[in-house]
Amino acid sequence: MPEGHTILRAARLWSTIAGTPLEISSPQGRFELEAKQVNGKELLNAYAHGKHLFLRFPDDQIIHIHLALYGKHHWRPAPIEPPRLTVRLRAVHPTGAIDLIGPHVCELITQIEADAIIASLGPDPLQQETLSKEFLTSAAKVTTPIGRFFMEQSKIAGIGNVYRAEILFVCGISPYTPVSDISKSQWERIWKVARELMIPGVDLEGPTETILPGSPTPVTLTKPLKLDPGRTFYVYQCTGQQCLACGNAVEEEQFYGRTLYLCRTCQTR
DNA sequence: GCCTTATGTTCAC
DNA sequence: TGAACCTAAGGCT
Repeated sequence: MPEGHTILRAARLWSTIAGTPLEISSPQGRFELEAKQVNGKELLNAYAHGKHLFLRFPDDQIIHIHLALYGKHHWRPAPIEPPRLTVRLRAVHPTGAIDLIGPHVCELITQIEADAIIASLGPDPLQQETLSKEFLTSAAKVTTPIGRFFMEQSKIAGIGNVYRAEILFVCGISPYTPVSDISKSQWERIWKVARELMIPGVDLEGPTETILPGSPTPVTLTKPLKLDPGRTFYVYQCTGQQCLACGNAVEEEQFYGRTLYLCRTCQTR
């Protein structure tokens, strides 16, 4: 589940139990030391940047969480049941508990360290309305394919394999296009589309979807979209299905170790 | 029930 | 480039 939208949703979940002392433990044991350090303290605030989540406690203690591929949060309303074996961190509040499952990172850090992590990340489309001049200037010198660039968190923070596929499709851009070939107006469109696709994702309750009421229209679309009711993505995991803009088959391929989904007709350089 | 797969990242070779 | 990390769901038997 976890691209930037999922992490921002998690930050909002944690925010709902801020301001009250929390009973924090590590039932599975892996993060026992970290849990002990903040047990009984109140969460001051929770915030995200890209796929990184930060929980701020008093005394310059910040829990830094990265979910990677398997990590999840679960809200367990009161009365809470005993945690499952895989719960690595549980925070109990009078109204319920947050269970953290299988995160790649759950570590105690300082504010300075948290700031350094954020400084190492690129802009987050969920939190920044427009790209800076500095970003565009430096992007103009990068020859990396855009499909690769999108996955580098130090370049853009929060986009993963789902949103990469969907954004590039909606913008009609081939993943192989060198970043330096992307014009300023194309970047503006990319950023706008990224926000239009990702912001609604923050509030989804079920699995990620990108085809929602108000979703952006693919640039290559010539006729109205004919929507198959079960279709929740434009191209992500739609291999063999019809491209919603041109009708040709969506394809998949391996690209730097990840599966890329695209319509070769609509996504040109 | 067993096997594969996944919206991610780091590290070893 | 591939393995390891580590979890749950879905597809297959």
